[in-house]
Amino acid sequence: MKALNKNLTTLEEFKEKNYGKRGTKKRDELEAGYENFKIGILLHDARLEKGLTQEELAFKAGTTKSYISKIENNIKEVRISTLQKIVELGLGGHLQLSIKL
Amino acid sequence: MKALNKNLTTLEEFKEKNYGKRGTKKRDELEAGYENFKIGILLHDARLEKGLTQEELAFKAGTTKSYISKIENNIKEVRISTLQKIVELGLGGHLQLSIKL
DNA sequence: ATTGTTGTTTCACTTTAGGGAAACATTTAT
DNA sequence: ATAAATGTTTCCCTAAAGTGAAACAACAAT
Repeated sequence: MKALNKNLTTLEEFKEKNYGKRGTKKRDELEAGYENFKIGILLHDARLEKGLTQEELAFKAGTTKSYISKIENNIKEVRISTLQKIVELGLGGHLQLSIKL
Repeated sequence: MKALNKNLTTLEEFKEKNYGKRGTKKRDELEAGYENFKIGILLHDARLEKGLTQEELAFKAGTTKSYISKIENNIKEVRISTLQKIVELGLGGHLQLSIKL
């Protein structure tokens, strides 16, 4: 019982359809391309710092918890604009990037 | 006449097939997703700072000048690992990214 | 004014991110 | 113990990145 940690009225509705029926097996394959930055950990830490669950973050960023999970576990490569969207909309923060020569 | 600015023996060979025959018209369409970071400018400036042409950068990074051009002009969204690869292999630098909460 | 250099755009094809729904696994309350 | 809550993994589809070759534009050099 009890709602989620925070103030989630709309989330409830959002959630009540996230359990159903099907599937299991191997693993996507993955690789996470090149030198696989630790983007997953970066996002994971930031999320915890804000005290959010994957589902809450997904809701705010307009995506799903399964997708967030994939990013945090480096199963999916992520586009810069996508990560930026998640950080801004979902965490209320902003992504900083620079090239060091 | 004259070679490129720098020391490009192999590049010459690489280049000598970059002009041929065909095509023209509109523009990809673009949009560059969300809040379109100024990744293009970031890369553009870094490239000039290293005194490289798009072709030289492309060669080092293992891609083509047309692709570099698209990134610099924000015509294509770029994946984090891709930008990272270009920065590291092509510019000998490294991409830094962080989340500010 | 012709050629070489650099950069932009188009066409076109392949791979993968983006995205969701559901099943499953695990941890946490009660 | 068992039922929520939270996270992971699978399946699967579509849109867009990734990629190259070629044509084109613009400027610089001779």
